[in-house]
Amino acid sequence: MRIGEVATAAGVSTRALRYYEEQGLLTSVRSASGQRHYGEDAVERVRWVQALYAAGLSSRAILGLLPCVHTGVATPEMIEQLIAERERIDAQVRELTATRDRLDAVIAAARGRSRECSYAS
Amino acid sequence: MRIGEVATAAGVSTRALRYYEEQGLLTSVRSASGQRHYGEDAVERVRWVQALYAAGLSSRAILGLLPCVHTGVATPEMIEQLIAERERIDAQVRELTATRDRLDAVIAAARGRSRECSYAS
DNA sequence: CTAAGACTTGACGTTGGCGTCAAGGGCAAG
DNA sequence: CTTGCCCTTGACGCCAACGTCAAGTCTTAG
Repeated sequence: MRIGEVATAAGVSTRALRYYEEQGLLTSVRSASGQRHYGEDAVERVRWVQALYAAGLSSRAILGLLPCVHTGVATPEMIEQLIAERERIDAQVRELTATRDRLDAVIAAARGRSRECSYAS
Repeated sequence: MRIGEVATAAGVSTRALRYYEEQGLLTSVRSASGQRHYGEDAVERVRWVQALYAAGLSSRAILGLLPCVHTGVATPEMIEQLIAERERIDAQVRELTATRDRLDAVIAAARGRSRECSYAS
């Protein structure tokens, strides 16, 4: 697969893929003319990168985690790191859930008010 | 309350509070010498701002939502906006939860591998 | 009174994950 | 051959939420 194909399949820009390679998150084999070629697993890898970015991890953090995510092989420190990031994400989920629930309360209250208004008028 | 007190109580920097004021998210009363003074509700307001920032909203979006969050009064369009943001946050929660679960699977797999290793040695 | 801390405005610096030209090279179809 | 699309490197732009001086003012405890 060439870069455009991977980009389309993963739903990102080619610029992003080159950036990932620059950060060491993605590797490619070059043809004689210098064009990048990727294996099938590249798409899944990119999806992992996107998911971890969305979870607030930096390139460096992802760089440390991707090998064991992809190969399943991990040193004890890598497992520690995995668990730490998992905990951060879990904390984030709890925070966002709480915020969502508070928003729900606000929405309910606002609706109540607007109903009062329509009764009053 | 003066700015430092609010900052400490809300767990943010004074710089952040001045920035919020600049963005219209927070108001203060000035003393004769120009110093800012805040009411008690400022702390809660700042906490709302922090929560909404953490949920990925921009200053502009927060600016549009804070009035009805704080006063409980909302036009139908504001309620629409509240619901839209609530949905975005909910989607985010679902994504992060999925990522967390995938990470759990990776951790479990890696632990299995390391147990195999310790058995082998 | 005075020293130390808290406050003011102003303005530039930072960071990351790309977007976006710019200027050129490669390759299958007609 | 050439047209048109995909690819390359390089480099600057961007945006938001502050951090971080700088240089001066206010306030308050002793």
